[in-house]
Amino acid sequence: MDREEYLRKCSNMKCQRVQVDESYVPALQDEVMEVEHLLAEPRNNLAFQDGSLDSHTTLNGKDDLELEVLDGLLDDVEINDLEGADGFPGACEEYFLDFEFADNIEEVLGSGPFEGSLFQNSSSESHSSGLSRSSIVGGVLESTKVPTAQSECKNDSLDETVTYESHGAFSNNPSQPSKGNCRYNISLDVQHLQELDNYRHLAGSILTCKKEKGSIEKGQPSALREKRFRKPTQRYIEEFSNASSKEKVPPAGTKTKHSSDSSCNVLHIRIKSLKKSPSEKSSNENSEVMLPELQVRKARQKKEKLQYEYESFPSESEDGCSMTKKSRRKDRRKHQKMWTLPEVLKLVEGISEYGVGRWTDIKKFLFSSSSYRTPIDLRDKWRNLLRASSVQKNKKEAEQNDEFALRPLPFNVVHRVRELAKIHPYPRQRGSKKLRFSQAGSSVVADSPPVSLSKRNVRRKFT
DNA sequence: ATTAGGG
DNA sequence: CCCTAAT
Repeated sequence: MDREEYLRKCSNMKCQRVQVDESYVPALQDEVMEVEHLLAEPRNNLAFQDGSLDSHTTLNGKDDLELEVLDGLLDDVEINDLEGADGFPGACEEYFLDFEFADNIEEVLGSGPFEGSLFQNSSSESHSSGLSRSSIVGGVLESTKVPTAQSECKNDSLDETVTYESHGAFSNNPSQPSKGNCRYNISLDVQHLQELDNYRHLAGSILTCKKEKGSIEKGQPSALREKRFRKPTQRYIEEFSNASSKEKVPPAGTKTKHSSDSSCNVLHIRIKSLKKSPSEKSSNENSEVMLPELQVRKARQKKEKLQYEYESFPSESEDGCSMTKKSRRKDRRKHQKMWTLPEVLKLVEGISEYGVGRWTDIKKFLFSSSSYRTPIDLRDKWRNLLRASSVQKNKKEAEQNDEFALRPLPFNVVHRVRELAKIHPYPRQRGSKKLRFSQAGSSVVADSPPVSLSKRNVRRKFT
């Protein structure tokens, strides 16, 4: 009975693996290309980066252009760092993943071969020996679906670049039923990229376990069914996926109930560093960049307008650099790019040309060069502009002064904005709705309540 | 996939 | 900037 089942499952496994291998090839090519690209000019890049970085740190706040260029470079590196790790001999230690938790697993698996524990990992898990092995097993199981063949440990040509050592964690795999220690030697060659990838997947799977027990506040999509009620939050996913690897983390073990141990934490950190360490400097860099801006932002949101003036001096440059788009999105939040005056001008112009609401078009035509600034950003900016302009109008009426010096927005710009605002009142001109409720009798002035009616119709196409 | 709207 | 709902 058991035997039959077991055999059947084994055969299934085989099938899966074959399939997997097939589908894996094309996926790999991508990576290969990346790696190749990186191998093509590894030192060069690094050297440059190092040098410029250092010099930059001394210069500190210098100017935006430089920052951005550097940023782009860094991003580039960040993207590839995992594959291109060969350039960092010193980082070897970081790449050493020791699965400290594995001891437990070894025990469990040791006593009962996978027919017991691997396939029915729900049985004795209630004991949760420090670490719920079920989660790990689940993870591994999952990863078999993915381009994975953990049995790769017979890997022969050993470049001693990196060695993964695992005690049993990897061994609970059909083709490698024997537990015990298994040493994986991985060179970061293209040839061996596959292995690396495997580990990344594994890492991912295991990582999920950490998260599940570790940070309850945020969830993991895969674990939704279990005890996740709140959605993971885009941001978290993004961040996490960045930290661990480019790929999405394969769905975690579905059986995972609850695990509480610290070894997973360790693993998490390690893996994180695996991703980050090569570009360590970049993080420094980033923090440097983002701090001031955030501070400013937090200090005074109204000051946002003021920023135009600051930025508009050195500005005009950020349009030109297209740099790395790949990972742009991820850290967009980090250093929020303040809108520069030229940008605003462009935006206004674009709006007047393509109309309000055609954010995608505007982005495509006028902001195609700036990788940040999503259409949504444009819209938001426009919204803000409208608000700003209207506020200014009020201000003018009321006091017409510079009191808080928050009028960095050139008049002509304001003018244009207002003009456009007449045609397309974007965010319901403050008032109408709210006024109805609050009946604000104070200073709030409904700029043009009637205009908002024609809102949707106006959207003119071309001028 | 894009947009509107709210936070 | 981020997220969600609606389209």
